[in-house]
Amino acid sequence: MALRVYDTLRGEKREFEPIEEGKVGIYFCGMTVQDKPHMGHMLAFVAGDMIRRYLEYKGYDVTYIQNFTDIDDKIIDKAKEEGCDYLEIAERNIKAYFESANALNIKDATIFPRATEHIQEIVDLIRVLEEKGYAYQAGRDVYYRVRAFANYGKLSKRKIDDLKSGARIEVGEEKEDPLDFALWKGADPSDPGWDSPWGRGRPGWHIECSAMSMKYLGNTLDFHGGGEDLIFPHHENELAQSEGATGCDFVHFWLHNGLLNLSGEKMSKSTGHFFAMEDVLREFDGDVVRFYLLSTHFRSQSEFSRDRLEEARRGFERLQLACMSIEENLGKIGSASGVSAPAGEQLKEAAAKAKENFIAAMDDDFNSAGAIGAVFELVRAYNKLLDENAMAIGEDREALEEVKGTILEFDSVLGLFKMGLPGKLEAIPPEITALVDKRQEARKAKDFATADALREEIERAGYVIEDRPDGARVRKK
RNA sequence: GGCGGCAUAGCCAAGUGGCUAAGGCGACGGUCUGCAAAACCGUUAUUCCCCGGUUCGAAUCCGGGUGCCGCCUCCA
Repeated sequence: MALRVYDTLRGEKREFEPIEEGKVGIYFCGMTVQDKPHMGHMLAFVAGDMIRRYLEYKGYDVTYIQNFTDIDDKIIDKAKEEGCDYLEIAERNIKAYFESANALNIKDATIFPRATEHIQEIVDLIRVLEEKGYAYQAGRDVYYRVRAFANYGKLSKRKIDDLKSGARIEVGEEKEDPLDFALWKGADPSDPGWDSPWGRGRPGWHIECSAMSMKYLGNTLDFHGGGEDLIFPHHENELAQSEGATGCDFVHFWLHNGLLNLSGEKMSKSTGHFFAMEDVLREFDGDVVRFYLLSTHFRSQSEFSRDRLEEARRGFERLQLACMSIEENLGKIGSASGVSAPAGEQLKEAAAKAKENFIAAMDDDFNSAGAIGAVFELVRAYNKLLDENAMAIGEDREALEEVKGTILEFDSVLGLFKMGLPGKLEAIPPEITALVDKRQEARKAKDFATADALREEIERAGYVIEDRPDGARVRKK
């Protein structure tokens, strides 16, 4: 089966062909670290991570680049407000990014380049643009001459003349044309800056991504991703810079994730909405959040709310319980090899079918939502066969290993189980175990009133009891 | 105003020309259980916003309408 991917530039899906056999280069726009990450940021990075993992699953050697833009107006303003160095602001937010990324089981990029560590590459790129007539110095700044680039607007499907109304010239700017954007901004002596052929200054937004992506991935990238909101102006400008400088196609496939809305309202920190990643992670486990984010196609816009996460938590629990059941059965078999029964064969068939559906979904523009559907189909098949043939399934090592292996394979792409397949029950505190034991005694004595009262107490403490033929089992709710 | 997207069950959400319209959450009925929980079975879209058209055949393609949303130089 061939992987088909939608490309924002061409506006259609087409078969993916790597530029270089067996290898894939992805540049995913990271954060401008002026603030801590929120759910919207993490949706983008989880999507990028899932895409990267699937390409690796397909056997490609993937180079995944995700930048940090660690210098911009807002960062400088914040530093002034707090009376600290701009890098302190950047470092703090980069740290917060990694905390969230870690909770969401996002694999580290191959390289995390930072704008301020690539000033030389940025300057070199601007000089090339200058030589080719795409850039000009005006006062202390250097601008990109938008009208010089014939294809300007091709990514965002904008006509250059329609843009005029939105364009503006800030006080102190000496642009030739309001559409032109800054490649280099002259800096006051008190602001952070670097020496350059145009005087002391700092890079404009956009240029760092062109410089860093091409440094690490070459003139043409297989994939370039980011939020839909970056299409214009950020990616349009990157494209103009890169293609202007090299004359090559910049990107084969532009990937843009849909934006996450907050119950119809604009996200906002000031209104205290539940949106900052650290707030979300205080209430929900990272794996649940990841499951939620992957259960909608990454290109869809969607409304985010606490209810959606609650729903995801229950759905994810179904998956976890099935995994635990598989592990439990495998554990019981021990080293003895089980006998394969017809039910076991059916289970193996279900695993194969689920794998087929999983790959078909992922091959269709990285449809993780469809792929998760395939995972649940396997869960149901397993539960059903186990329900009907507990003995046969519970002792069929080969079939169980097959299901487990299939789920682990799925998870190499979905990344839901950071610690491996959920198997062991969480440690139960002794005070809870004591209550469970008391309840068992009451049940033995047929004192169900006491037993039920104890169960309620245990549930209030956040634990669920499942009475099984071989005894009571407790798990954390 | 310009550009783009979406409209599938109570809710979330796959499916973009042809098997019974995935899957999850919820609800109801049943099996199991002392009762629960978990799990399983059944019911919950004879139909995919509306109206036309193309086609042997459309949720899927085309035209029109309605509604919602996003972007338009802070933005993942």
